[in-house]
Amino acid sequence: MPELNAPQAEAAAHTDGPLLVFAGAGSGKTRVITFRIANLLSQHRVPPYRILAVTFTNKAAGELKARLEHLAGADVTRDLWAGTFHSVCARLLRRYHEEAGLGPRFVIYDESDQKAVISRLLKERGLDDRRMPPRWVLSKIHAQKREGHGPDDLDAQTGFDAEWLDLFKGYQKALHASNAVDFEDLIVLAMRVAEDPESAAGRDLRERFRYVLVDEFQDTNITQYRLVRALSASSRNLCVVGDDDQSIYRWRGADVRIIRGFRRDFPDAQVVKLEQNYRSSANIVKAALGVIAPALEREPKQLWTDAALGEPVRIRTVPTERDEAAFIVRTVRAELLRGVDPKGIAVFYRVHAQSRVIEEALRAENVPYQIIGGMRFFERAEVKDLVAYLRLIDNPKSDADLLRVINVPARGIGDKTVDRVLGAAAERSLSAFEALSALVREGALTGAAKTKLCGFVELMAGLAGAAPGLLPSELAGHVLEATGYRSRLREEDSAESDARLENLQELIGSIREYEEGAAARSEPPTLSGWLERVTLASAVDAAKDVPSISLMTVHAAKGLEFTTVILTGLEEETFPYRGMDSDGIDDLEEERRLAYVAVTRARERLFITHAEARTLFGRTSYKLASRFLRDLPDEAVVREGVQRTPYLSSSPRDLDDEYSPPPRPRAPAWQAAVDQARARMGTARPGERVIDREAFDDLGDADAVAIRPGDRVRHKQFGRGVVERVEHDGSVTVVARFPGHGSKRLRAEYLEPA
DNA sequence: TACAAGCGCCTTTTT
DNA sequence: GGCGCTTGTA
Repeated sequence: MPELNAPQAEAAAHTDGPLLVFAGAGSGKTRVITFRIANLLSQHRVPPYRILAVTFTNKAAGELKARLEHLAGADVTRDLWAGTFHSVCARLLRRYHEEAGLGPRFVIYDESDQKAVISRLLKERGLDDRRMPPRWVLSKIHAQKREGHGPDDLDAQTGFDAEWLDLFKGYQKALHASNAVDFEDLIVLAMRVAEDPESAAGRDLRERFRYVLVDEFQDTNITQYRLVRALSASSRNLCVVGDDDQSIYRWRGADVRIIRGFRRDFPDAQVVKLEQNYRSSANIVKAALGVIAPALEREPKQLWTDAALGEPVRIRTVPTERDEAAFIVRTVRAELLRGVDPKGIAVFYRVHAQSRVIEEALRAENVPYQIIGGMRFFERAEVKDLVAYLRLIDNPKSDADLLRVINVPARGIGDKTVDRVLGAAAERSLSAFEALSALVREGALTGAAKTKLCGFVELMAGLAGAAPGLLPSELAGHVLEATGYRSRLREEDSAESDARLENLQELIGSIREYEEGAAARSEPPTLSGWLERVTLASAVDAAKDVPSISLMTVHAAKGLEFTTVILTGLEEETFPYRGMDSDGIDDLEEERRLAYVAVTRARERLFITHAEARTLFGRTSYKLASRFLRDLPDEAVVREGVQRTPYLSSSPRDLDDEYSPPPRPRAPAWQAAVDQARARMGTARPGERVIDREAFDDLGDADAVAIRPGDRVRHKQFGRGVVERVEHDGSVTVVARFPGHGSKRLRAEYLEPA
């Protein structure tokens, strides 16, 4: 490992009292943290279990440990506390669950579980979920919880909607009854225990760590800050590292003012600034400085480099997002050709929705890629079903999980029966499963409902009985057998059911991976342990170590670096993004910092694209260049123009269309294109795809020749497929096979040629 | 009960 | 443009 420079060494070696490190982008922050911990361990003989390092992703924690292993040895780093706020809190709460009012095997509800809880509450109260959208209710709840407020604190205050407040109360009650917590609870509950002046647990927590380090401190929220202050209360050895220019999580409660105000809270804090960038070429650093310079409020600091100029930043203007995708493919190809490791190449976008077109282009050209984030795997129905069974075995009180699986696979327990169970649960203040068991025990049921529910209770009892003797992965397999889930899918025997079985197999594989990892750490593998890891995994944590380029949002790119970065969609409204309610200056400031983060990820080459027209969320609009492009200094960039007239690309035929329009005249033609596009959109009925439908109808009129076995088609839901059979009986019915969905009988008008 | 179609919804960023 | 819920049908 290379030597540290003077400020880095100072930050690493400083041991006693509060320490604030302003770490500019690419200034070797990770090295500083690593050295600091190594120093504490070896020079100051601090036991590893008395050091807490809060990182931004679990992957970062893993890498930190891996590096320390080289410096200090494996047995030392094993006991180090390193992880994200959420995973550290989960771990602490497993120990102090009683003080936090939780059972030992509490589960963590993710966003969809939370939404299900709210939806149920709305239904119970007879509230309209359009007037009270669960998303909105939840975001308000979370905002309050991040400030450290519970529903009871808000009671006295006016200004809170009574219905919402009642939902907040109901939500907390429901989570508690389910022995479940959400992401905010993890922080807040740990914070409350740690701040409690009376309890032994509180004292214990405040004494537990002699050194606390927090990375990416600019993205800390109030409760997280209170937590680390409490945890370092007795030692006062709190070291925070961050960069206010890279604060990009305001929307999730992070408050830049915390890092900016740290010196006020800790007047004796030592402050170190790391300002030399070791990561990027001088041109990239210049570009980054150009982007961040107009920011209104900054901690004074000057990022500099003595690296060579390197290649200029290339700004490419393209007509549409498809041309952008084509440019990305060409650029990636060229980079690979010049020998860049695919792992060193990344494509960034502001919102996930931009990835689809890029993916299609890469796939068509056989360029291997992986998408970071999106988390699609764990959102699949069959995966969620199995996870729900496992969570229910682990924690039978979890109503959200019970409701998910009580009739999956279908076992004749209908909505009415479920409502009765829920009613009984509400009446007796029990969880749904407890109420269900009670009803069965008391013989309060009759007829079909009785046998079905008894069967379900017995099934779950059997699974719970088997659980202790099995590894989590074995239990998962057993669940699939005992519930009939697997045999049901086998019987179905379609391409779709095969795909589901494969997904379930992959899930079991992921549990095995966890078990192996646990064995390597000589920990016992537990169901709770795996479930927790799955729920708290970050987008980056899920990245595979494979030779492929990476696609991700700029948020996901935080803390990473790449040889070559292609930053896309630099248009007003796209980046800076403008949502429905964002118009405040604070939002714009955060977008600017986000752009700064994006630019500073690149080591050697940075390409920036800007499309003149973009179709996003099914809507085409014409775009002005992003204001951030204007802020890039001319001497560090080259701007490359557009060759083609923008056109409205709404037909798949455009993909292989060799159409090349005449060179672009100036304003009038541009205006004509805009008008034409608007007129076209204006006359189309909602959801109607003018060009495709006409093309297909024409074929339909020609009848028999229109569509034949072997033709490639596209269906709204099933995607691309191949026609197997065509039936003409008044209307045209097509049997087509869709990879992942099997053979489907569909009416021809719902297919498009592909 | 299962499947297909229709409809309305949303569309930032994430632990 | 896609998803999930609801509706309609066999």
